Amino acid sequence: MTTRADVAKLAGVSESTVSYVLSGKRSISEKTKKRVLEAIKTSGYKSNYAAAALAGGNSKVVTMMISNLFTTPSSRINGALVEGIVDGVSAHGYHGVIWPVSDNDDTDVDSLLKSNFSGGVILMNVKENDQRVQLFNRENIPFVVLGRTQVDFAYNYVDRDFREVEITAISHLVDFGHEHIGVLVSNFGLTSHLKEVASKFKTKLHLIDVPNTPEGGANLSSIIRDKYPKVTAIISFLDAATIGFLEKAHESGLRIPEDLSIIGVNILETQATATLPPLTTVLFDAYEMAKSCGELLVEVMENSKASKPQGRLWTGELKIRATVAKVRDSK
Amino acid sequence: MTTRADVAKLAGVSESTVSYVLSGKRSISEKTKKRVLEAIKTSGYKSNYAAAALAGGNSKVVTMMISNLFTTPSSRINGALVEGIVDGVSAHGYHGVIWPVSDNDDTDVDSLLKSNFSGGVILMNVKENDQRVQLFNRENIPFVVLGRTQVDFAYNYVDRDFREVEITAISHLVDFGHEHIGVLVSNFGLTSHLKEVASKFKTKLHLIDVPNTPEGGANLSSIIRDKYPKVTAIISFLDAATIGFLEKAHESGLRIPEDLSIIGVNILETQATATLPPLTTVLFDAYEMAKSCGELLVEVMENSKASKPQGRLWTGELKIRATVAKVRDSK
DNA sequence: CTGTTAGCGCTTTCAG
DNA sequence: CTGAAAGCGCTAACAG
Repeated sequence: MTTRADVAKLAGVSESTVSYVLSGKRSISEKTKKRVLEAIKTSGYKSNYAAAALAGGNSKVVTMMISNLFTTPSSRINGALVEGIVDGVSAHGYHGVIWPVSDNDDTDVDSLLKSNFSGGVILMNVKENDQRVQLFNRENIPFVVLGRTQVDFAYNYVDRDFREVEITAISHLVDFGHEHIGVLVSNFGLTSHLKEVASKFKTKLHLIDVPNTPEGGANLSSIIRDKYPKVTAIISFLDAATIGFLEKAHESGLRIPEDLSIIGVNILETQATATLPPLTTVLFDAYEMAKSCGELLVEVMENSKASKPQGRLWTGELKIRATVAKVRDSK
Repeated sequence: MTTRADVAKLAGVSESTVSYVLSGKRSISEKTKKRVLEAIKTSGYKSNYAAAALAGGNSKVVTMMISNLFTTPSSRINGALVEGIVDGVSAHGYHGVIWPVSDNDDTDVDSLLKSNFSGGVILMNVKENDQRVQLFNRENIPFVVLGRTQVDFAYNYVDRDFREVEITAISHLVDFGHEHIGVLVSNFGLTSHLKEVASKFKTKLHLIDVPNTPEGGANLSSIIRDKYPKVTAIISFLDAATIGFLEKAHESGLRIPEDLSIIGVNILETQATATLPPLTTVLFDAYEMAKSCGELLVEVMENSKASKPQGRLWTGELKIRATVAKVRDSK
């Protein structure tokens, strides 16, 4: 194994110079830098992660804990989130890895804690009263939650600003005369503000609970017909179900958006433009949001002392694709 | 931060004794062991992963690289595999993490290599001519491939013994008089031996290519009716598609197994017993297979020298659930 | 702009 | 059965 010392000898500089070339933490003349870089290449030197972590007193590894990674049909959104986090932290020299957790067992979390392996954690898909939140907090491990469970979440988090997002979507629908709007969700944890928003716009909101799967969406039009006949527009928080719904819509003779308008508020743009018709959305840039989440975690890790918990909320602008239709006069 | 030294002082022993209590690498009197363990608990000591890795000269982290983790509908099988690997390696004191790879970018693989972070790698969902295989081999990084791409794979691997599995399935079907058997696959990389098996049993095999999704399976019965009218039995390598198929089967008036017999050969038992009717399978214990894969990697890591590449093949016995029907006499 | 050096916390050999 | 001590390869403070 080649070490920093070998490289130093080869380049004819001191060991610390090699380190500083690699870290960029002090200025180096172009000449020596070039020589060092060359020596690194010819020697095939690879830095030793463990030594760096030990000497630096910090673990530059960020672990992502994703609940239900394999038990729910994985949405593309998870992919965008992971990619964003990885990019967000690796820009600061950190590595992002996924720490596998089985759903019915806490030993995974334990072993993470006990190993002192990870310098920080990002919790994804947290449920209400998720024990891990308390645990990491108590153990004083830097962590950020991506997607909070309560509006007044008291720890570091990054999430969409659901309230703003809904106002954007609803105000657009209200402008077009919709009075009964269905809201597609798969759990009701974060819907506390909906009433307030609804009354502000003098609209009736109907919470519709379907699983976020293509099949869940495929059943939707009959559910609406049977149970929510007054609904003329949908705001959807579900990506897979929305796509499944749109695919089946014309089969069941439902025209989008003439018969039913739909706005996706939690769907990637690549997904929204791939549907037929393309979906009107409130922009959801999961990648950027996750990247910011990664950066927040790095900040937290680097000022591990003090600094109050902060929340970062992400909204997005309206992207009109299929025109949202006015409610028919016949109504 | 409490260190081993603190614990040693508290317990009134030397630092090395603490280490040996933890590692179990030499015998310790019950008395001191108890005292040390107690001191560990009261001091809240947590071992420092980086220091251990540096001093020990090895990284006890195993990274799993799973292609398309988020772009294919995640099958439960991946979950079982990951769980198996984690358990397999953690029994030997290793940590298993998932290293996220974006499908269109090699920088992830690079950064893994350059960081010297991982002591060993498990490659999953490898494609034919996967570049990573060559790369890890050249860089001399211990790795095992879970699911090979060729029958004569020249590196360490763990996989199902497809040939044996198929013989089990086919011989059962042949016993019941089936002469045209459809084989459900989503890629044709490993089908080279099928011809041989088919001729051995004087059976005609029809490769049927459907995506491994519930929707893919839902379309299957019409595909068979239209394109493969002679087929009276199916051997399926696809889990999600098979489940989708069975769900739709009776809707389309197809009786299982009377009209079409089906044997799942790549489906978890929990999935197979949840279908209606329960699926006849050739047992596929993904968890145990993956566990063995993790153990193989640990072996490779610990004798990093020499030792020729080895392959471990897993077969399974027939589990008859729905009786496989005899071909109708009318044929 | 560059070199020297003291550790980081642990593993493991050597010596009892 | 237990202790002492030499590093593992790197970071970062200190000294030019």
